[in-house]
This record gives sequence, structure tokens and C-alpha cells, in this order.
Amino acid sequence: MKSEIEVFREFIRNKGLRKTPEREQVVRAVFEIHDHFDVDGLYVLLRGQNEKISKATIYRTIPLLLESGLIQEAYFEDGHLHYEHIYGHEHHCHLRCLDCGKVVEFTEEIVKDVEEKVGEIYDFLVTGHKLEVYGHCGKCKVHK
Amino acid sequence: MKSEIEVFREFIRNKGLRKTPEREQVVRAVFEIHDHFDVDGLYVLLRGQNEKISKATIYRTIPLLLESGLIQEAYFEDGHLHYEHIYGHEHHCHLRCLDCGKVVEFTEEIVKDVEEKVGEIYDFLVTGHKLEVYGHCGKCKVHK
DNA sequence: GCTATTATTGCAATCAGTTCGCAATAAGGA
DNA sequence: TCCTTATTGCGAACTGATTGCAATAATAGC
Repeated sequence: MKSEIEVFREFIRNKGLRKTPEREQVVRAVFEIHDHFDVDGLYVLLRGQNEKISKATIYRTIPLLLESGLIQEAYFEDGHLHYEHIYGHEHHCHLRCLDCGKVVEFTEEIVKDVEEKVGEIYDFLVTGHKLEVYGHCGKCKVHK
Repeated sequence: MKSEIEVFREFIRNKGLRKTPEREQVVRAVFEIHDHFDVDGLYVLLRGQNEKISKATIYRTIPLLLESGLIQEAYFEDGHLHYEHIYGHEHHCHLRCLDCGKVVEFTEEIVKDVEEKVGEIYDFLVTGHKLEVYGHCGKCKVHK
């Protein structure tokens, strides 16, 4: 299996774009965070590692990461999008606590069947799905 | 079954808030749109009906509609959230075309089972879910 | 019904996240 | 190595959403 940086380089080359240290630093940072992240989180992480990079460049790199399939949008919260890297990870869904914001990941095979079924019925070439289950976690539901 | 405006009035009363024509106009508009909507859409609709209302008031009313269970967030697109009214509608999921943005609604009972199962495993009191399946619709997949 | 209290509204100012214009820089082909 | 031009960083600008405040109007009490 190719490493994420290899996948990225191949993507960049195929698009006729240029390989730059800034873009590769973003890729590295994204796969260093084993959790959901946002643009500011990446910025703080990279700056903390003494990398010279501007927020504008991170913003400009995100669409490349999405298009290359290395990351995907996870959810919208606190006024901005949060992402997660997906390359090399099996697909998973999110279980979110509406009170404390805690997010648990789980996998559920059966949703694949739903994808297939729905795709056939509505004549879609289905490429993926996003399932978020929400409610109140163990700690928070006590007070309800 | 209570009408949406009755549900809203009851909610407002229980919260000790005031019944105002502006808020009720928003409720009416929301249930007049049988599709996904955003704040600007509501604003344009109401202004087109010669209702005097400010965007600030619509923004301030949205959380009330969410809390009362009349609407829910549907998806984030074009830099802002889109909502849909849910009171009086059976739950449904979305199938979205990544190319043209077309959204089809479908219902799938089996996701209820997933909710229950996941809730038990992770000790959550599950209250709902959001499932979005995406891919390329009949028209758009031709060009792929 | 009238009055007093105070929640709500509308407006404009503000804020936060994101995008964009532009000059300086640097990647990569010739 | 040179040349072309994509990319970067900076700050300004933009967009959606929130907030402070004076004017307004909904309700509770009389």
C-alpha cells in the first residue's frame, strides 16, 4: 500500500501541479493527527513545529486533500468544518453526544447494503456515505 | 395531531418567552417551504410576501425552532447550514449528487436498528441520526 | 382597559472564518 | 542555468452570523 505522501505526490503530478514543501507539511500534519481536525488546528500544530506556513496555504491545500481522497469532511461545528484523514482507514461512522460534544467512532457494515440498494433504486453511482448518530452519552444522560 | 404553530406556541409559552408576529411568520414560512432552506431563503421568501422582518430576527428564531423539534439541520453547503422542517414528517435520509448537487430523499428502516445497536454498545441515549449517501446521479455519471 | 415592566425587534457595528489580490519567491521544464 | 509561471505569505476584503443598543411592543398586574 502506498504511503499517504506517495498518494499525494502522484495526485499533484497528475494534476500538473507543483510539489512544494508547504503542501507536504500539511499532508504530514494531517496524518499526524489521529483525530478530527480543523484548519486552525493544523496551523497551530505546524507553527508549533516551527514550520513556516500561512493559513492561506492551508486553506488552499484542503481542497487538494479532499480531491485526492486523503481526507473528508467530518462535521460542521463551532462555525467551521472539521475534517479527518481517511486514507488507510476503514470507513467509520460517528456517534455524537449533543450535550458534551463527545464523538465516538463505530463501524457498521450494514450501511454498505443501504448504499447499494439506494443507488440502484435512484440510479446513482454511489461513492460513499456519512452517518452520524446522536443522542446523550452515558455521563450526560444522567441529568436528563 | 397539533399543527406546527400550536407546537411552537406551546414551546414559547413553556419557555416563558413572548409570542410575536415575527416569530410566527418564520414558523409559517418554514412550513411553507417543502424543501431544504437556509436563513437567506427564509428572508427572501418573507420579504417577497411583504412581511417586515430582519435577518437578525430569523437568525434568533432558528435555535428556537431547533429546540422545539420543528426543524433540524440538514447539511452544510455553500458556507452555511441548510435546514428542513421535520414536524409531521417521517424521518428520511439524503442521497446527494456530488456533481450537480441534486438531493433525493429516501427512507430506510434498517438505520433504526443501527441506532439501537450502537446506543447499547456505547451507552448512549440515542435520539436520532443523519445519513447522507453520496455519489453521481443518473445524468452526471454518464460523463464519468 | 390602562400602565409598568421588560423581552424582542431592527439596525448597524462587529466578529470569525475564509477567500482573494498582489508582489516576492521558487518549482520544474527547456 | 535560465525562464516561465505556479505558489506562497501578507493583508485587505468578503461572507455568514452575532451582538449592543435604542425603540418598540408583548404580557402581567392593577
